[in-house]
Amino acid sequence: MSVPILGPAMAKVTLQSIADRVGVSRMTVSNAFSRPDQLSADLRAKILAAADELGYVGPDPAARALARGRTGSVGLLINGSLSEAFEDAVSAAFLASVSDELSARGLALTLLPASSDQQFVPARDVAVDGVLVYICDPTSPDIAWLERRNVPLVVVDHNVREGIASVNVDDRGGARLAAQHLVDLGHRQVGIVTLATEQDELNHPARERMLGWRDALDAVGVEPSVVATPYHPPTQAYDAARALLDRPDRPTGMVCFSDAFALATVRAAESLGLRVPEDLSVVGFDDSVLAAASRPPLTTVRQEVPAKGAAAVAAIAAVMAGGHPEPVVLPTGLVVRESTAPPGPWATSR
Amino acid sequence: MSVPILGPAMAKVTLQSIADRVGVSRMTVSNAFSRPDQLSADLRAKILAAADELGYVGPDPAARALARGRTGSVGLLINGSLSEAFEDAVSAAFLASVSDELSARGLALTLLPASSDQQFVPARDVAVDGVLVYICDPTSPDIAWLERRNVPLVVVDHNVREGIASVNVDDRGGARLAAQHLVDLGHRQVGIVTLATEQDELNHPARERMLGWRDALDAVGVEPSVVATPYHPPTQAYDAARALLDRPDRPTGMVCFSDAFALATVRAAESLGLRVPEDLSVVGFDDSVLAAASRPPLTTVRQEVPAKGAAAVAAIAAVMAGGHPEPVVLPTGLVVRESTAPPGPWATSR
DNA sequence: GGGACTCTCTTGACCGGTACAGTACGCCTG
DNA sequence: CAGGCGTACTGTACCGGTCAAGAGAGTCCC
Repeated sequence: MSVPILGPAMAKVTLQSIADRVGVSRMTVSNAFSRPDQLSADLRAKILAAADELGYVGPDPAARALARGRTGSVGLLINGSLSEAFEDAVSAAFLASVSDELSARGLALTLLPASSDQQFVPARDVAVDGVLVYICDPTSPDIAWLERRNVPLVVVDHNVREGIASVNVDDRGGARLAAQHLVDLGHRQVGIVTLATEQDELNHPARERMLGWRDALDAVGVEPSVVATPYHPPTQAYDAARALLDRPDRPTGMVCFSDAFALATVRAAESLGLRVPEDLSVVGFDDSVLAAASRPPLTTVRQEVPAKGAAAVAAIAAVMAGGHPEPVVLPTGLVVRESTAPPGPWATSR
Repeated sequence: MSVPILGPAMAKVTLQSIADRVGVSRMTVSNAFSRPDQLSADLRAKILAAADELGYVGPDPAARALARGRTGSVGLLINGSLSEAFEDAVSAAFLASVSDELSARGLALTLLPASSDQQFVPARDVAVDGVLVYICDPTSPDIAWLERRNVPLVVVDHNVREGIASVNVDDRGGARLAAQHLVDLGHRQVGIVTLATEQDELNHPARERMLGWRDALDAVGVEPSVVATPYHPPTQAYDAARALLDRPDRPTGMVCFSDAFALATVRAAESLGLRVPEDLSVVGFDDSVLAAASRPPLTTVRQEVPAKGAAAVAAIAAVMAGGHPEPVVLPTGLVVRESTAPPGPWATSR
């Protein structure tokens, strides 16, 4: 590549300038870049040489996006602070998987923050070919914008409505496994540390997991003690778990919304002099990197986050291609490690 | 908002259709959406109502991008797998900070993966208003594309060349503090666990930190034992550190490229029956979340990652506005925790 | 009462490409 | 040698907006 003379007032180089220079039509120059099979190799070489000489880099992406009707980028809508999404191990892994899968398909990833003011609404104002909706309150105005825009949409970890493609994990089944595991071990006093959101019914995973836990507990007539805390700050889960454990009728087993919550619960137990799993069994959710690395290693519910990313990308690609993919529900499974055991002999039985 | 009748073959709604409907010029409709001060409130209301009725969502982002010459999105170029960027605590925190800062300025963030094939080169083919270059080999072809495109550019954690805006951390100064800390404690046998890249001289932080460590060690005539391992897989750092420590003349103090490497070093020491800090002092880098939470809490070099993100966004905004911001170098500082102590009495002195 | 000003809205050009339907020409075929 | 076909390139319309300058009607002020 030659280095073009970049004068400060240099006229912009477009297809037309190159066409003029070479003496062909603008369309032929366009083809030289975008559809090489449409012209002879000789002429193409000549055109590319002239383009290089003039300092032309390639078709302008914005113009191409308008003309072609697609941008080459897929949006990811995230409600709330983006930084939370990056800092949480599970969502970070999901983002990682999505970005890798997209780039394998020649697509970039545009992060669409929730709209803050009325002026600029990313979900309405940023050009993308499709959008993955992740960690979102389904009543979010941004989703409404996307729908009105008629943008291909895939919802992850939620079911906004029949007719919108979705990718989910079998939260309920996984939670059921977690609670059943405690039941099978003999626990009859069970605590739950779950996620609190502004409006609980809006959080799909939280609701589903609660249903799953209760599925197993109801079957044996166990009424759990439940605490719910927000994701941030992390100390809240610790405090909530501690309050639950600092009672004479404390649970002998706990199921938790996430591995992070489970770890907070383990710490809370330790602070009360309780040993895990001898005095308290704890089950997490997600099987994130935390779970295997913690001490003790956590029994947890595994979800395949990279598979979720791949499924989400496959689904959005299908919708962008005009299809209507069936809802995807990925399996979950119990991973038994060392944070669970039968209840100690001292446990009061009902 | 009314629900428009979405026939399958519905003609696309544009400014023109609304203009026809209301009986005004297309430009007036454009102004109704983009420059409300340019028309009377009455007419504007009438136009918006008609638009709503027709199911018009707002100006098409791609067309607007072409006409206005800006897209409302800033790119982030990352060499290598995007998933690494998400999974590493420090870079994830940086991304989080960048995305938050951008969204506060009404900008979306587009992740530009390194080009894999010749067909699609994100750095050349995705429309963005500016690009932050992060974790990149400066010889990357993608950077060359960006430069040829004449896109506003800010390089983070590197210095590509005079004339390109950059945001850096005082890696050398921080590393000097780390090594000086060990020297001050009395250590004279020092090991270094640093990052190995394909071509070492291309990794700016690794090179700068090495210079910093040597600054302090050279001053007292200490020749360190150095091992270098790639970032992935994590076990490599562990193995390398273990090899260094499993020798009679093992170091009494170690400085490490990152907190993750420092933790691997601590684990390696433990596996050899060495206590930290009694038998081995370890200093990390970054002061990531790992550092304070680990056992023992790590002495490390603090860098303000959120400030780095904010500085990067401020810089790219300045460049996009036509400015030429001065290179930014953010300070680093030593954080002394519990992984360092004077060398044990048995330590062989040279 | 007339010139300057303001407020509204319109006009025409332009942003930089791509799609699609031609056209021109050489070559094969029967 | 007419007819058919593939290759190589061109012409025109269009993608859906925004910008900058202009035009017409009130309003203000001396």
